[in-house]
Amino acid sequence: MRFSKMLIPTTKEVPNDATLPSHIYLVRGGFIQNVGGSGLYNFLPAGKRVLDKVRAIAKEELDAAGCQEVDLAFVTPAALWEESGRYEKYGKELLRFKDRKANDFVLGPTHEEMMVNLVRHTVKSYKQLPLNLYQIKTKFRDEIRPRFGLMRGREFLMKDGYSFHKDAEDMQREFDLMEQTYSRIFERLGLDFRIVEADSGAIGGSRSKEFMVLADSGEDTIVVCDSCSYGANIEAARRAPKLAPVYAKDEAPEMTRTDFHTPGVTTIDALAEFFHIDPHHLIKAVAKKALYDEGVEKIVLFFIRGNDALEETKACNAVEANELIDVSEEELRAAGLTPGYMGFNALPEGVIFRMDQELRSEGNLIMGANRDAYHTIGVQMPDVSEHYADLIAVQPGDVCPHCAGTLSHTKGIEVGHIFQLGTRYSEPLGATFLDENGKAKPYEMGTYGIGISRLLAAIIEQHHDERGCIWTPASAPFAVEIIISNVKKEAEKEAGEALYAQLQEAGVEVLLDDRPERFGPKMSDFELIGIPLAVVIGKKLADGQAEIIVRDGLERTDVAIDTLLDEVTKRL
RNA sequence: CGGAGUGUGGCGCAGUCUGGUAGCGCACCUGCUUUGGGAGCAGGGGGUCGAAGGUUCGAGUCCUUUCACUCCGACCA
Repeated sequence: MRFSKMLIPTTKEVPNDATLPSHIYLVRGGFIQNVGGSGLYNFLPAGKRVLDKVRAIAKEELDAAGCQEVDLAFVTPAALWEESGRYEKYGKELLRFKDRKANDFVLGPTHEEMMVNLVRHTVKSYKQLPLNLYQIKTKFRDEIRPRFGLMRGREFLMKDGYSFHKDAEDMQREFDLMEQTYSRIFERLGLDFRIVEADSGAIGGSRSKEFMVLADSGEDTIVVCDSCSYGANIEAARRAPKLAPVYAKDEAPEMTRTDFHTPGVTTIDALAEFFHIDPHHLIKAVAKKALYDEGVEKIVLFFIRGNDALEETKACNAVEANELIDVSEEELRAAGLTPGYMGFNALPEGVIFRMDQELRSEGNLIMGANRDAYHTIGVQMPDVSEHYADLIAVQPGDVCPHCAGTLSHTKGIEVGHIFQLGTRYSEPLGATFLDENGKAKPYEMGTYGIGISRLLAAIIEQHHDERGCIWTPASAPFAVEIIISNVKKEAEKEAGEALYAQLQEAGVEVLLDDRPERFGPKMSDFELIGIPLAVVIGKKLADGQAEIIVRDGLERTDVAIDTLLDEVTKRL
C-alpha cells in the first residue's frame, strides 16, 4: 500500500476529551474517528486493518478449537428478552425501539437469547451435542457514560460464543478448553494478561473468569496474590477471614450486653475513639436502596466490620437486586431508621438486611441500637444462615484465601470473559434436547466473550511510548514501512520502489511512504502509527546504505542496500 | 441521576461582560522555493455562530425555552 493513496489522517492535535494513551494515539494516528461524541467511532483504513488482524487471530484459534462461526441478526425481537426475563433486568443499557408495526425490538448487547433460540429450533438430540457457536459482531450497549475511546464505547465489536452440552461435566470441559483457547489468542497478540475469578453480572450463571490485560489505566480493580496464582476481580475477590488484633493476655475486649448512651457518636471513627476499641469489634451499617423489577424499591442495610468496606456488586447480589443506589438520610428516617445508630435488632418493618459472613458467630461487638444516641455493646451475632453473605471489598494487605500470601490491588482491562451458565437460559427459553433415554433436558450452556475492538485499545495501553503506538507483530496494520526521505530524488525513489516491489513479491505487508513531504512529518507519522519496522531510504543511499528502525525502542541500524531485503526479512 | 462546564469553518479557540461589516492558529487548494525531525513566501476557498422563539433600527453578543456533547461522581462490560 502506498501512503500517498491511503486515508491515514494523522494529526498533531490531541483530541479534547482524550486522556488515555490508547485513545489519543488511535485518534491521532488516524485509526479511528469519533462520531459526534457519545461513544461511537468510525474505523478508518488503518484501524480496520488492525481490527481485521485481531479478528482473524480470534477466528483461527476458535475454529481450531472446534467452534463454528455464525452471524445472527443484530436487531432482535423484544419477545425473546421477555422470555428470558432480561428485558427489565438488563436495564437502560438495552436500546429498545419499535418498528413501523409498533412491535418492540432491541439492538443486541449480547446474544444469549438469540443463540438459544437458534439452537432450540435446530438441535433435538444429544447426538448433536456438544456444539460451540460464535460470531464476531457489532454490539450496542447504551452505556451510562461512554469514555476512553474504544475502551468503553456504546457500539463495539465483540466475539460472543455459546456452547451447548448434554451435562455439566462436558460444559466444564469446554469451559477449560475456552480458557486455553483465549489464552492462546491473547498470547499471540502479545498481551500481558491475567486470568481472574469474576462476578457473573447481568449475564448470570454460576462461575466465570475474566481475562485482564494489566494496565494502570484499566477500569477494573483486580486482586492478586504475591505468592500464588490467585487473582480475582474485586467484585468477586475472596480473602482469608480477617483476624482480630493481637492482644496481650486478658486485654481482649469483653462486655456484657447493654445499651450505651453515645450522643453525637455517629461514625465508626468516633465510636472507636469513644470506646477506645479497635474498629475490628464495631459493626458498620451501610444503607442502600435496592431496585427490583417493575419499579419496586426497598431499603437494605448491610452490616460489616468497622474496618471493612462494602463491595457493592457483592452486596447487590446478596439481596438479588437489579441495582443498588444511594439512599438519603431523609429516606432512612422516613423508613423508621436512625442514621448513625443503625443495627440489626429491632429493625422497622420492610427493611431487609444482610451481614458479612466473617461476622458469623462473633461476639463482643458494638453496634447501633436503632434508637437515637444509643449503641448496643456486647452484641452476639445471630446464627441465621440466610442473613449472611460475602459483602466486603478485599483490601490490599489482606491474606490470600489459598495460601499465606498477601493480596494487593492492580488495574486491568477486561478483554475476555468466560461463563459457566448452566441452564440459566435454556430452562426459561424451553430449549431442550432428548437424552439417551429419550427424556427432554435443558442444555447445559457456557458463554464466552472477547472485546475485539477493546483489544485495540488494550494493546496500545500496554504497548506505546511518548511518540505513539507500538503495535505488536500480530496486530500491526503493516509489517514494514518504507520511508523514502525525499521523493524528488530519483535514486531514493527508485531504491524505495524496488524494495517495495520485492517485499510485496515476498508476501510481506508493506506500507510505502511516498508522499512529497519532508522527512520530519514522515518520521513522526511512522512513530505515531507504530508499524513495527521501518526502512529509511535517504541520505545514506549515497554510501550504498539504508537505515532500519525498530519501532519498539527506536533502535537504528545501517545496512547495505544490496542486503536490505535479507536484513528486513530476518527482522520480521 | 447529582455536580461543573462547553456548543462559532474539518480540528483547536478568541469574540459574548459593554449589541453595530464574524476573526485567529492548524488543516485544505494554487504557485515558487525547500527536503534527515511536524518548512518559507505569496495568493485562495470554506462558517444557517447547536436549535426555536423573543427584545431591538440592528443579535454570535441581551432574554426565554430546548437540544447535544464533555468532565467529576454514581453506575457498568
